[in-house]
Amino acid sequence: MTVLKDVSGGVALWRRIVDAIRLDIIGGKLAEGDRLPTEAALAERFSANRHTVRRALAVLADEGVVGAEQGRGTFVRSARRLSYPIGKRTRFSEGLAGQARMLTTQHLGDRLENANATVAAALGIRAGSKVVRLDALSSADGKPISRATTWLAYRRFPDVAQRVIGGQRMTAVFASYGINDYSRASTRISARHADVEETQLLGLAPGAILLVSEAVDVDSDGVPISYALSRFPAERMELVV
Amino acid sequence: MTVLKDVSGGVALWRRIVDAIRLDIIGGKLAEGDRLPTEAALAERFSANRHTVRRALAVLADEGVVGAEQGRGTFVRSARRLSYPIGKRTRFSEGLAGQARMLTTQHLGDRLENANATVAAALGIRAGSKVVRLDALSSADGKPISRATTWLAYRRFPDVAQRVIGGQRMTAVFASYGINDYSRASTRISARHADVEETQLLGLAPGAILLVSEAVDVDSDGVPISYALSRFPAERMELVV
DNA sequence: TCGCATTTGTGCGTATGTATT
DNA sequence: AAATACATACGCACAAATGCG
Repeated sequence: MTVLKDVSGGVALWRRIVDAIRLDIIGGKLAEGDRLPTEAALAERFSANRHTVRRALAVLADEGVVGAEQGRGTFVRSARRLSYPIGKRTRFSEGLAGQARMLTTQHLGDRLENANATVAAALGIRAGSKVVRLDALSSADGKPISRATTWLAYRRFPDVAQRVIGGQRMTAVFASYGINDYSRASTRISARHADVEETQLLGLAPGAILLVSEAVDVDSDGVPISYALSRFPAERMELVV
Repeated sequence: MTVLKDVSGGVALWRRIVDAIRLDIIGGKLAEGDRLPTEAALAERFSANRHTVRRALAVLADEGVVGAEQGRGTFVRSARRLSYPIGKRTRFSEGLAGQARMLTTQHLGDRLENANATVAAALGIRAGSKVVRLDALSSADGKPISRATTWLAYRRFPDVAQRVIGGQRMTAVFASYGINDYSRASTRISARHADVEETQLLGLAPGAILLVSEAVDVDSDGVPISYALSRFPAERMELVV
């Protein structure tokens, strides 16, 4: 069992306890329905006061991860994380089908931009070229699971925004441009803390961790067609290669 | 440019500023050698006091990411992150070769365990079966980049610990058991905060983020041979599929 | 060499948040 | 519930180093 020492490094003890308990849950040490150790025991384990443990449990209870019952104890409510598959032929909605009852993608906005160095390199175009930027938020059963920004070359996909707003999936949008097949050329995965905007949009607690994936899709000739920067809440999603 | 609001969610403002600036650097907004905005400008941008910004910069300076020069400004010292490739034929040392001058792997310990549910499922054996557990720490140019725990079935690899201590790479160890080829069956990627032990071993600041990879390697017959749980500091590594 | 603006370095007082007892 | 200790964050002021005309 993990024990936290009194190394305060800018992260409050109650938050480190939140993270530690969440880790026990998603790591399988505590299964759905299990009873957590008593507050006194947790206080002992984390060398913290019971007040501090209670504050941590309150946060988890607020998220619906655990629930306290007077006189009985605190129980694990939901331990599930969604698995997002990554591979040559990754399709967002297909990959998650079966893991959630309802999958929705909300269009947040679109605009014309000049490609910065990163986007230009990914799409194989000149820096400063016109690109269409699409912003979207995806949810599974009402819970946000991904905040994605996608860039496409304006030259090849001038009115992609209209077609996306029409409610079509990217697969269908690409098909409408005559691209009947495409595949994943590369995926870079990193992790960082969520910023304020992401925290709000994804419905996370401040300090939450995001899995960040930068993906380049190419058409059947190997020409890059899109560069997508997706941010997944690490507490709700994992990526499977 | 990102702006942080005064939402203290258990994570100190100076630490959120550390993350934000580090993100600007590894995200390419600030290149090696660039001068950062003045402390006053950063304070304005983050709606923070200059002292608070200075504390954040002190952390980054301590890590060698930036360096301050009195009267001149604060400059980006090193912006490099290592890329760890993941694929069918992933080999740890090969993948990182060329990105660092010196790669070392230190054996931290080994012991006989009874497989828990996760390990047993990954290796395709019965829960409770004997497994050998190996713990290792890898560094690139003196900086720790990975903390890995590997489990192997005792039945098939009874004295694997001795062979590993002998300083051999896993590829060579497998070869000594007659396995001349193996490949990656699956990789699960998640992210979380480092615990205290990981923080110390990897030389991180408290609250640092880890990329966690769970990988199963199989022999040429598709039989699982090892289950590895690797933890990479997100600030120094990214994974590339 | 001088003066001056800019930028980092340092000190101190105060208010609030965190954690324990 | 209250008292205590410590970390966090702010505000103001001034010192020290740099670069420029």
